[in-house]
Amino acid sequence: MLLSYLFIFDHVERAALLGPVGFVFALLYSRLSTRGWGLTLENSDQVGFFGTKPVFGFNLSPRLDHRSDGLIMFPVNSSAGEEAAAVSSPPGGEKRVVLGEVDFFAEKKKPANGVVKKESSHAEASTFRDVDVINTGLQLVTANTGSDQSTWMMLAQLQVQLERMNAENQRLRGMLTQVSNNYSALQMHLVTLMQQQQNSRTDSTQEQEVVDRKSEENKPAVNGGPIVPRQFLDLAPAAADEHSNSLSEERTLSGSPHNNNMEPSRNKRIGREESPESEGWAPNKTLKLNSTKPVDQSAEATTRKARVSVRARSEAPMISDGCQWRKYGQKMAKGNPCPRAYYRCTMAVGCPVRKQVQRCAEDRTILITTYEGTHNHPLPPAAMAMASTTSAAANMLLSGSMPSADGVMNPNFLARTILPCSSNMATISASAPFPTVTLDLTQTPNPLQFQRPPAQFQVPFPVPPQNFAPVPNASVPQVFGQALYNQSKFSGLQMSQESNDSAQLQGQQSSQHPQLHQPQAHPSFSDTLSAATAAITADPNFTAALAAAISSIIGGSHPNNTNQSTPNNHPSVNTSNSNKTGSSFPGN
DNA sequence: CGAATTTGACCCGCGC
DNA sequence: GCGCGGGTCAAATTCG
Repeated sequence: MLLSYLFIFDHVERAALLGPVGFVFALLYSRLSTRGWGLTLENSDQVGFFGTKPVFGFNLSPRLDHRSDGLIMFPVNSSAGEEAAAVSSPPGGEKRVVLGEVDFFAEKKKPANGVVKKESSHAEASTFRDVDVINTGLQLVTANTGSDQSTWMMLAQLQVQLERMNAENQRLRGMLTQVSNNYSALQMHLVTLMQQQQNSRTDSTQEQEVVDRKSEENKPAVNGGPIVPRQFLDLAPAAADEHSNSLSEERTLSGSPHNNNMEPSRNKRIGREESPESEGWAPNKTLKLNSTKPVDQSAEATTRKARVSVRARSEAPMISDGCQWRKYGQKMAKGNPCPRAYYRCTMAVGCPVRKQVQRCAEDRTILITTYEGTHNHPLPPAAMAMASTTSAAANMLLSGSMPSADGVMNPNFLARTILPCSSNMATISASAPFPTVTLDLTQTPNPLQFQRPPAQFQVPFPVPPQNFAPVPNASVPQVFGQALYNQSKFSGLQMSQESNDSAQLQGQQSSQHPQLHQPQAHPSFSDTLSAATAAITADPNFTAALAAAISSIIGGSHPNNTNQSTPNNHPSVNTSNSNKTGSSFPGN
């Protein structure tokens, strides 16, 4: 018991040095103090770091603190946020969590430096608590050395909590290990691909000006594409699918004279003249049509035509992923009353990337977006995350199939790689015409998985945006790994990088989530965070909340980012799809 | 008026 | 060979 106390006290003392976890401990004391040391079961759950709610705050980001004693210090803050909010705002409001999270780190770290400063109107109470936290902890050690029965009960409960925390720490450590392993695997894979690319470059440098299509097809499918476009693919260097998938397409992009090489395939389209658009990419059939090559190669080309499908709940006609798309077709797919819309990336002439958008027949709130190809142009930060994620997913699908003798990769491996903590959210469709990775944002993750997405929203907070953005100085592996890790990171990226649009964002958020509107010290992040976190806390189905957050963030911060085909870029919480997309909107 | 969308036609692969 | 379904094209239409 005494050891436990010392342990706790140690944490309280180290709170200032060890960061959020320490503050959580301190907060535990704060709660104990304010509630007269009575610990009910409910309180325990709230105080506990890893209950269903508090785990929102847990962060698996690189901000993990590795302690010398082996414990992993997660920057937990949600319970703390709850606590802080409970103090400063009336109970029952959903916003309490949001503000709590915001204010907690902003304020709790200050006492760590010995300075307690408050800037809000309700600062006084919180300030008092900040001080009280420490004092309470001190009193705990000194005043409870007696044999008071209630104290012993409390001690027992505390110990139970500590044990629970330890167990959770172990679990989280395991998760971290898994993430690290996945990251290492990805890094190795990236290195391998880069080496292959380099080799192919050296092989084909001489011939790059004149691309012989046949020789191209005879090369391994992972051979390198044009160098220049590849440079723009920074986040998708390992997108092996595009090496094969849009190989010819990319090559045409690097030089129009190459177009002739793929025309034979197009010539099969009798009576069709080459359109300007066709310069950028050839139909899917191109690879198959040139199948004078051996069967195995043809099969390989087909096999390598990976797609990444993203399922997300959204009432918006199309998920805003930061790219510009032009609709070029719409078809009624069999078995689905909702039409399937075909889009082509228009951010650069000849970008081979296409996507299909279709509503799920079973659940029309689910929007299925299938991506194919790799962008051959620089991507805005908003598009970077999604592009990298899909590319990485496709790459993992393809690379995962490579070492396998039977050509069948382990779905679990992929799932765990893409979503290290949620193996049930990434699936592979083996029956599809093309290998397809499905990133399912519609499934309700298990309680543990609940931890991650909100952590995404917290990431940008304590970290200056310029540091958070993975672009500037981040190495490719880092970005790559992070893209995989952050399956839905685009929302977080948005928050960190689109702060310039905070005003507009704030307006939108407040109008969409009026209940969230509170005075905040950090409008841009806070609003975004508020919307996201409140959505999460308000909606038991996290994925719906995630979709709302994504729509809110991306759509709101990209007024000019047009998915012109879908003018309704409003957040998904906006239930009005009454614009003209009603007729074209897949599913309407 | 230019750009984006719509929509019917066309092409292709595949199964029967 | 024929029909079906998926995918794409491009003229017509709509929109800003």
